[in-house]
Amino acid sequence: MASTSSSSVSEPPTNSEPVPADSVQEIHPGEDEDLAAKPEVLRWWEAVPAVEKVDENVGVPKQPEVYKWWENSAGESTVTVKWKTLEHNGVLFPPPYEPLPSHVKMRYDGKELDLPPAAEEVAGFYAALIESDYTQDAGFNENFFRDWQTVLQKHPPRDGIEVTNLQLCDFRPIFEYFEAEKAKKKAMSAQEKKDMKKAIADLELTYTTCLFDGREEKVGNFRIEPAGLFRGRGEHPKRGCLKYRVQPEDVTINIGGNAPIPVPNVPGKWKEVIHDNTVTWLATWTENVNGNHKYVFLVVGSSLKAQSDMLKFEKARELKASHGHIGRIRTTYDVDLKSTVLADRQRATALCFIDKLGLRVGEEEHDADVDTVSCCSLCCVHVRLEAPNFVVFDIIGEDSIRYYNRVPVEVQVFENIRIFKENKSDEDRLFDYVKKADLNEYLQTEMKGLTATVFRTFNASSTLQRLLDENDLRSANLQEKLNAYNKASHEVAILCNHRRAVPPSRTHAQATEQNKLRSLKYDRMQLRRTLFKVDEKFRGTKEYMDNESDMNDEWTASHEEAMKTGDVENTEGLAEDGEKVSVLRDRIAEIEAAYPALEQERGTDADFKRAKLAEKIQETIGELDEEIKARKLRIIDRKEAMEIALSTSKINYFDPRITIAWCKIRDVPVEKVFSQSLRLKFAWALEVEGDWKF
DNA sequence: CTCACGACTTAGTAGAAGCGTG
DNA sequence: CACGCTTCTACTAAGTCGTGAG
Repeated sequence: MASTSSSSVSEPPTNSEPVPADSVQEIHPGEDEDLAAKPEVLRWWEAVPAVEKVDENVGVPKQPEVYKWWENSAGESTVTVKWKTLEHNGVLFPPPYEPLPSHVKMRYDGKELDLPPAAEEVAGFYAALIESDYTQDAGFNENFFRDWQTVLQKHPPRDGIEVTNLQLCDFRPIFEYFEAEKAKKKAMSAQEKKDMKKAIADLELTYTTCLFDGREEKVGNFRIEPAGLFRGRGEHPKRGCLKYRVQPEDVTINIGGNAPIPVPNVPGKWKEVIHDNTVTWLATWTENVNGNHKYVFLVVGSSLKAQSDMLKFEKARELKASHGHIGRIRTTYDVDLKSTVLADRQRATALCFIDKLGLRVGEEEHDADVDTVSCCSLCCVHVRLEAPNFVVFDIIGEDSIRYYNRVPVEVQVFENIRIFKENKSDEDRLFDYVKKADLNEYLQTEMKGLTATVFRTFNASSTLQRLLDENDLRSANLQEKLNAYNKASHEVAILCNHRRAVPPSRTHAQATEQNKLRSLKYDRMQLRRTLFKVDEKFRGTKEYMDNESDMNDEWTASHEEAMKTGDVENTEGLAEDGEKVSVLRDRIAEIEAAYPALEQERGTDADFKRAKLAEKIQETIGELDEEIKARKLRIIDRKEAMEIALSTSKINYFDPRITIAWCKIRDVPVEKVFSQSLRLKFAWALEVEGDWKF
């Protein structure tokens, strides 16, 4: 499957290939020293056998000898101990609200509104967003306004105005004040900025690290989340609700029994101080909007997190290792697809989706929140069948990201879906006999520690390995190598459905492309018209009927205006349009110039010339068509590429050793592929042999 | 034996930082 | 040296999964 034997791996290419001058290849000499100069990186993995060996006889993995203190001799049901000693300085609360200067007042129904600080603060949260998409959303607005009104009730405007209608609120004065403040900050000198940063760093210094079993470790999110408006994704029913300011009274501190208890940086007392060494968090509080728990943990690069990260990949590798777990599991579910027990058949089908399509397991129900779905929560509407063997998924998945996939499936899977959908309505569960817990319980029996998510890790990592192996890149330059890596990442990201919103700056570039395309279409239209004038007979022919669909009068008019003023290049970004197009444009100009002379001419000679011209026009239209088609495809391609988020799989699903080994074999500096923070996170993997395989 | 809850991982986004360029 | 674009990091929302209470 994914792995090829190491003997088939190409020799590392010699590094003598010609490299274009612009593709920077040298590693910055300071770079390595930089890493080495950071003694903070605890090399916990060195004390440890890197790979967890599996006992062949029992099939039970031995615990790796990392920090044996959390190994507990007392057997399986005992909770694990995560630390012996823990010292830290608690969390950092944001500074109290600072009222706006007295000249900054929002308006209500045209009149200035004199708000007490508490109400003004909430108005400010909204004001900051008035030019964003959030405030275009009725649900967001409704929730905000209701919560704000509650605050206003307690802290009414000092001038007695009653705020009853969001439409009458004008937050712009506050917004503009914020903008001005931002501009002021931006205009500060480099030194001032530096000083300010230093001051913040000093203030935060005591919070950034803790003593975890006596080792210094970095604390992750020690800053308490500031109050604000809840930015739930998609159609989250609570979007726009007011998230309260967190007080010491809300926060529970978890710390070693002998450690000094930190003092909050704002007035107040901790809700509680506990000494629970079975958990890894340093502090927790409950957020008011959804009642979710928030935790303060160590940073991702901490040894604690890194170890569990490594264990995750070891688990995924175990799935495919010599015992052939994955082969056996797949064979079993293939058989179970035909099981006479409906529950088994459903489970096998669900498992097939999780394995082959990378679906998440999908919780059954989370308190009527958003209706995002995944495998176990699939309803009949979400899955359509298309004969002969296609299944079409169209669902709103995690983070309200749409998952649309039309895939061919085995006959048995197709048949099963048909059966499961029988006599059910759209909103009924497709897998009504499968619960997430059952599925994971079943997986446990197949392999200890196996859960649905392991399939995602396993499939992402093994696919990456396979794709990278496909191309030895012997004669490629650095950029080509990086492109190959990104292409492989891209494919995995699609498998995992990792998507992102396209930032506005990019949509602008898209618009430029779109304009170039339209201007080509305009040329085509003009050519067609000339062709009809040269010879009426073409008017009726099918291939010249097309009216270049997306060209409306408005655009045509503005385009023609731009051409008159000679401003096409500037307004439509046509300047750097490539040689091919300029050759075509020259031809078009020739044609348009040739026609008027012919217009009044009659006789056989003229007919001949007309026929010749018509031929030339047809030819040119043909070439234009090709160019238009190519550009259309490129636009679609680029758009799709922009929507795919490559980082998520790199951070969470790719065993870093795959990438690092690839870098070594292909002679690519690791820092071209892993950013500083990823190199920190994956420090444990940076020393693998060149031919390491997932 | 459920199921709600607690803890921890996975996820997209906003904004800061970096960077080539006119 | 401001500008526009890309990349990186911080932030926090939204999942998963095991467990412990009832």
